[in-house]
Amino acid sequence: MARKLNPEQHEAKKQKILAAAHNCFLVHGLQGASISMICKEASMSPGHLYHYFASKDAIIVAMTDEYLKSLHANINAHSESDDTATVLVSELWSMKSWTEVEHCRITFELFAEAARNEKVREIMIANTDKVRQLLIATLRAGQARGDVDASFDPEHTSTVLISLIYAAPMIPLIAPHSNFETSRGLITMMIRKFLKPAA
Amino acid sequence: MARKLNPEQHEAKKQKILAAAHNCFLVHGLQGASISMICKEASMSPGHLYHYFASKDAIIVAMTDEYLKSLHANINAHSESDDTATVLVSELWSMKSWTEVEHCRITFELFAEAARNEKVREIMIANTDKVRQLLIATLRAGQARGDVDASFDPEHTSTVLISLIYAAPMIPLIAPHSNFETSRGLITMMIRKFLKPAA
Amino acid sequence: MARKLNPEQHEAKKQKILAAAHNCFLVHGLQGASISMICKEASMSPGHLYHYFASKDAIIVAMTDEYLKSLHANINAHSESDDTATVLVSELWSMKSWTEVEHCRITFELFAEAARNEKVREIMIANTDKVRQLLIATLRAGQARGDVDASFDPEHTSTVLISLIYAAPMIPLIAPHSNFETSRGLITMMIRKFLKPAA
Amino acid sequence: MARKLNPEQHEAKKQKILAAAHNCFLVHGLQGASISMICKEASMSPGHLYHYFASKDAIIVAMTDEYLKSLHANINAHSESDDTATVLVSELWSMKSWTEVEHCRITFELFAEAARNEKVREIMIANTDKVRQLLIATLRAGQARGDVDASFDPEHTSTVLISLIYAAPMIPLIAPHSNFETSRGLITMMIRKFLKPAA
DNA sequence: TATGAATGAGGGTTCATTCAT
DNA sequence: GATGAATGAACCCTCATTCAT
Repeated sequence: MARKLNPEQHEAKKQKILAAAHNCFLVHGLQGASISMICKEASMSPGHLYHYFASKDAIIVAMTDEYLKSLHANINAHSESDDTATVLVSELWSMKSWTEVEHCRITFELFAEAARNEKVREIMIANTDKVRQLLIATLRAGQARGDVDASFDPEHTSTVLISLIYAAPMIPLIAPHSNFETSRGLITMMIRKFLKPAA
Repeated sequence: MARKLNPEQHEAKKQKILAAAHNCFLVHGLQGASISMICKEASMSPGHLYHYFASKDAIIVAMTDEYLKSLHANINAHSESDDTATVLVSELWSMKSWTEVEHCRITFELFAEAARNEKVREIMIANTDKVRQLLIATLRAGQARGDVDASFDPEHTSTVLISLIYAAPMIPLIAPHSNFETSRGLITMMIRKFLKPAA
Repeated sequence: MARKLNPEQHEAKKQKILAAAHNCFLVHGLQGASISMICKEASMSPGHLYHYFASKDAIIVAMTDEYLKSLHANINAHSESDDTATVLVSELWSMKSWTEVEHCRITFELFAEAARNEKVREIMIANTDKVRQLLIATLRAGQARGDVDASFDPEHTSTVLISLIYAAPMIPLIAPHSNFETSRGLITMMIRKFLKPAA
Repeated sequence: MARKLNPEQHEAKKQKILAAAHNCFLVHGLQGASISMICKEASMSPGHLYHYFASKDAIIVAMTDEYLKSLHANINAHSESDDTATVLVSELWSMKSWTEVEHCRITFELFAEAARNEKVREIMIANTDKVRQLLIATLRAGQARGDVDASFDPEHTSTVLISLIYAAPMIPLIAPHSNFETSRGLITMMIRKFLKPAA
């Protein structure tokens, strides 16, 4: 009697829920957004939603993974031989204004949640790790080429650089009149000057 | 005889509540921490707590202001003639380990909240502004002395530098095995190399 | 297969809540009756009750409308050609004792609430208006027939007469030993003598 | 050590509280008005208020008595030889508009409360009784003079007439555009025609 | 007299989740 | 697969009242 379920359609529904969840979480916070909110946003009944995710926490976890994957897609598209700074700020250079940066504010929710939710933390670590491995490779290549200060430990350097990128969405919140392009230029220049070998 | 109002004791109670709130918010999040939780932490009944603060939101707002003031105390203790990098990382250098950085994670909650709560945003802006004004002054002094790249706009540069500092507590969350001192050293060096006039 | 929405069952639940609410409000007052009380009376959890009504206020408003409709059913069953006094006291003559009048005491709650709650006031006005229109018609017909004093303004007369009917449940409260039938007879006679054209 | 308390000042404070309570109850209802509200209105701390009244219920009871005494003062000022209708509507004729009737709306609260609070009911009965005794005397005198229908039982007639007066504040609530003077004239005429002996 | 600190039960309401259909 | 009825614990907040000063 049990009908064979269509895996593609199943996956599509899950994506719809995760997209709705991202929107709601962005506006109301991870704890402020309710399941019924997400249901409305996804045009779905709560009973049905629980068919796809076992709990709200499972939605948060899945959404975190999904979001970080998409966020890092720009970076991961690069190769090890590319310049570290270019790789790192590639996401930033794909945007045109602070408005486009706004959806990244969900990372504040995620860092706050990561501090107390082990699963979320693990997902952040795992996703960051992929980026870190790429950056470490570009740093090593840069050091080999003499473009990057040879005294830097690639492990630590890559981590600090990543935190710098995650910090960018803070700028319009602490200084609402900051110019987007100027700020982006400064961040990029900061990274470049930092990496350059001492004269 | 009517009992005299004791403003000191009143203020002490408010501080006690704010400290309890900070702890709870840090562990459970701004929305995850409940009033009854804060009451237990502050050894106080809910009715009494509302004698001091009109709402949970008022507690969040007051706690934000209080926390940022204390966080920036190290920075604001400096004078305009001090070196920008030294001023900026002074808070970081007053700590000894990632464990001591942990209470700063509340800033993730605050940035998330600032994105949707106007009062919190205004308080973050106002508190950051004080720091920014000092940094701008140190940058200008540095430029006058020739220590700081003259092409930098002090307004934007100070903002980007502050965001960099706020990002530090992310490091142990995305790379749990990072060494505290190494990371701190890298951040400090990054700022110094960035500010130095091009050769 | 998705379960069909059953509007009848939904409506039945709402009626059950309104009936429970009327009982509770009658005994404890509009503000004295709590949602949890009404839930117990209606054998329903609070979460579920809020599935049917958005707020306690919405329950009060719906209950007011429901109650006034049922209260005026007797009156509205009459036709324009009927005698005004007969129409007006028809509700009263359907009862047998002060005990049966007791459920009308909810009108005291409603008048008190109407004085400060615009929605309740509007509902009372709207429901009274239906009765008033009928009474106005019977008065005009009576004046045409010469049964009713031609000098009376039907608008004002009908309103004063309605207030008189609403006042009846006060009688056992201010004079607990009043005889029900005697009082009812006096009210009816008062109306008849009042309406009769001057000799 | 105990200072002799000044009974006049003590009574003045109680009156101040009762006046504040009347205002609050009128606006927010007996249960909707809080002690702290009344304290603010009376410029008094809760601890002090409880020095004068043992409980909120005691305030309600005392306020009921106070209010009804003042409300009936007009009526009780008359003598037994006065015309019943004139006595009854004397309060109404001391007012100029519906606005002045508004403070009488507290009677709706009181009737609602009387239905469930024995003390309040007793006070309403006792206060009404005084008025009733006077009306009964005027009715008997009228019957003796031949001005009043001899078939009426003065006990019941007086009670019904009093309920009619209490009903007047309902009029602007159920028909907001009613003219005050016209309504008052109709009420007065209704009573006169009712009492007059049949031709 | 007079204050305002302090309580804790209970107010209306929302929530994540389960279940019958 | 899909619905919305149903739960009850927990949410923020207010209340009448008491107590130390």
